[in-house]
Amino acid sequence: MASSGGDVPAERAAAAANDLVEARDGAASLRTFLLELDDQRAPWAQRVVDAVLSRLSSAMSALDVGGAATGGGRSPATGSGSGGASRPQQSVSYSSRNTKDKKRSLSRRSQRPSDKKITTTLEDGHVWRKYGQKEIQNSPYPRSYYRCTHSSSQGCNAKRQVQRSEADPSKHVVTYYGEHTCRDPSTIPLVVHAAGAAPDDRANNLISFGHSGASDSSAAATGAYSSSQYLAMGGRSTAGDQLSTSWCTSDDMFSSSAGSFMQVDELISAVVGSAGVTSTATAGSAALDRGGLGGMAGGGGGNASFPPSPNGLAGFVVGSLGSIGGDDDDLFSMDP
DNA sequence: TCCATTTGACCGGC
DNA sequence: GCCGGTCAAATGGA
Repeated sequence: MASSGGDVPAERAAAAANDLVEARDGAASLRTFLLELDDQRAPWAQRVVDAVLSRLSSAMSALDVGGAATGGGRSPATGSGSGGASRPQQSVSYSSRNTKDKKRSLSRRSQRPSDKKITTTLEDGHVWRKYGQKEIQNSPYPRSYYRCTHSSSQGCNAKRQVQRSEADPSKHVVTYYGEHTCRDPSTIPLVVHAAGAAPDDRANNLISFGHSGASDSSAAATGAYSSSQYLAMGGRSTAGDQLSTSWCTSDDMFSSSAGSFMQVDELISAVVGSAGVTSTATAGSAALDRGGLGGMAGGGGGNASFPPSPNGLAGFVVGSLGSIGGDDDDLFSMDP
């Protein structure tokens, strides 16, 4: 719309918009790639890419790029106002849910997966809520359906389907739909394993920060880490304090180059270039194997109490992890 | 009491 | 008509 005013020809505006769409798709692909890496640093890189995606979506939204809506690239919560309350999606009428008039999403199978990965763990840095499970025709294993925990509170429409791999039952096929539009730190229960680190005092460090009690408990439930192993960020040391403080102090975690973020392509090349280390496989799989894969958010209780995202850079905040290592063992060097 | 999971039923696409 | 995706009441745990 509003032909971007000024002298930008509609033609070029359209091209730019198209570029944005492609950039977003590329970032999404990159994210998929990172998810498949099974590398301890992949979650962080993934977060960075998520932030890129978020930025792109925001830009697309600001420019009224139609593609922004495809993956739910922006916050529907702002759309209709009541998006968050109790019934997140479903644009169709719910007039008489009482009887047999239940309505369902109009476009169920038309939704294209944005990601697909085979993984040993269901931990992907987001907090999911299971909303269904279904026996699938050709598979001996049921398929579980998850949506982002913040689907209702923030209108985040990210979903995923999890099904145990037939070929290797110890692994799961995770298919993602939509993108996370939520920006809450609690959706970033990043757990960085220092598995590859030297066997000194850092060896057992599990750095976790910025997630809610729900993620906390879920991670604990999956055995991903123990509370005694927290290395709280921002100088706080109690697990409970992490919730709100870590994000406020996260800027401190940036190295000297904190002020200058990478360009997208630099970032992508950095991410790709630095990925490729093995390990990870967060220890959650045992718990996850329980029955219908419902172990993810098994904690229950205690979520929705996180503070609002401090700023729009929530995703980028995790970039501070790049300086955690501090030395040559760095995850990423933000320095050019 | 709150919240997540379970589970049966409903609905729509193919 | 079948099958898969989703809803929502019931249930259980913290």
